[in-house]
Amino acid sequence: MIELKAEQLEIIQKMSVFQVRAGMPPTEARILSLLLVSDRTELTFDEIRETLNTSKSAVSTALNTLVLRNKVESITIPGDRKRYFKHQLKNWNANAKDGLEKLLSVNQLLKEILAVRTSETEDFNQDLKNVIAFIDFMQVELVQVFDKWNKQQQIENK
Amino acid sequence: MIELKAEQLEIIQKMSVFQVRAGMPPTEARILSLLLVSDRTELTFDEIRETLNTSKSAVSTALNTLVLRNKVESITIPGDRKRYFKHQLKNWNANAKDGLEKLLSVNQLLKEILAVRTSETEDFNQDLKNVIAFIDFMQVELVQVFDKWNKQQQIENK
DNA sequence: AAATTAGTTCTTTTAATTCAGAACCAAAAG
DNA sequence: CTTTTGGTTCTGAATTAAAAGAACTAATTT
Repeated sequence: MIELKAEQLEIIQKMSVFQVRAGMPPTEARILSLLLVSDRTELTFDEIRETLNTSKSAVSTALNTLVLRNKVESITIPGDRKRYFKHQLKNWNANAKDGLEKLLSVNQLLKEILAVRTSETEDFNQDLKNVIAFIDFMQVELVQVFDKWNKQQQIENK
Repeated sequence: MIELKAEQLEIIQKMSVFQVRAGMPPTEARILSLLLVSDRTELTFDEIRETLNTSKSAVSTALNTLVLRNKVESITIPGDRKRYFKHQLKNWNANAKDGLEKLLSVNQLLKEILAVRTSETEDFNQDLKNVIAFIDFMQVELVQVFDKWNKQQQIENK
C-alpha cells in the first residue's frame, strides 16, 4: 500500500476526472494518474489495488487494456514473480499522434458524403468542401509539426 | 418524412458509428449524420423524428444539446411556427480548435504533477518534462496552423 | 505435494445512459 | 375560447458499462 500525501491524492482525483471526461474508464484513469504521482514509478499489481482500493478483477482488466494501448508498460524483474507497472510517458507523443489521426480520419466519411450529396445545395456543399479542405490541411500540417518536434529532439540529444 | 436512398442510409449508419465511438450519444450522432446527407439541409423537428423513427423526447433533448454545443443551428422562418434545424458546418473549424485546446489543457495538470514529484526519480521526471515541453510546443504550433488556415481563407475569399 | 502467491476469467450486481410514452405547456389557428 | 400545432419535461423501462466477487490457474514456496 502506497502512502500518498493529500496533494498527491488531490491530483489523482483531478487528473482522473479529466481523463474520464475525455472518455477513459474510471479505473484506468485512476491507475494512470497514480502512476504519474507516486514517488515510486514502478508499482506492483497489489500496490495499485490496495492504494486505489479496487477489486483485483477491475485492476487486472484495466491494466491489461492500458498495456495493450501502450499507456503502461509491464516490467518483470528477474527473480521476482511480481510484475511491475510503469507509466509509458515516452509513448505520449506517439499516442497523441495516433489519437489525432483517428480524429482526422472522419474526413474519409465526409468525402463520401460530398460525393453522394445533391448538387442543388451549393452553399452547403461549399461549406462541406471547406471542412474537408480544412481537415486535409490539418493532416499535412500536423505531420510537419510532429516532424519538427522530432528533429528538434534529435538535435538536443546529441 | 424524408426519403433516403440506400447510399444515404448507409452513410448515416457509418457516420453515426464513428461519432458514437468518439463519445457522442446515438441519437445526437444520427441527427447530425442525417443533416449531413439529406438533400434538404434544413429539416423540421418532425421530419427528423419520423425519418430516424425516434421518440419526440429523444429528438428534443438531442437537438437542444446539439444547438447548445454549436453543432446545429435552429432557424425560424417568419410566418412558420416550426423551427428548422441545420448542421453548423461553418463552426467545424472553431469546434475543432476548442476540442484540441481542451485536450492540450492537460498540461496544467502535468505541471502540477511535476511540481509535486519527488526529485529522486530523475529519469521519470525528465520524461515528464519532455511531455510537458511537447504539449507546450504543440500549443504554440497549433495556434500558428489555425492562423495560417484563416489567412489562407481570407485570401481565397477576396 | 500442500499451501501460498500473483494474477486471470467468468458470473453477478450495481450504477449510469439512453430512450420511449404520457402528461404537459405556450403560441397560433379556427 | 376551444382546438391544434410544435414542441418540452417528467417519469419509468431497457440497455449498457463498470466494478465486485468468487472460482480458477499456473507458478513458487514450504
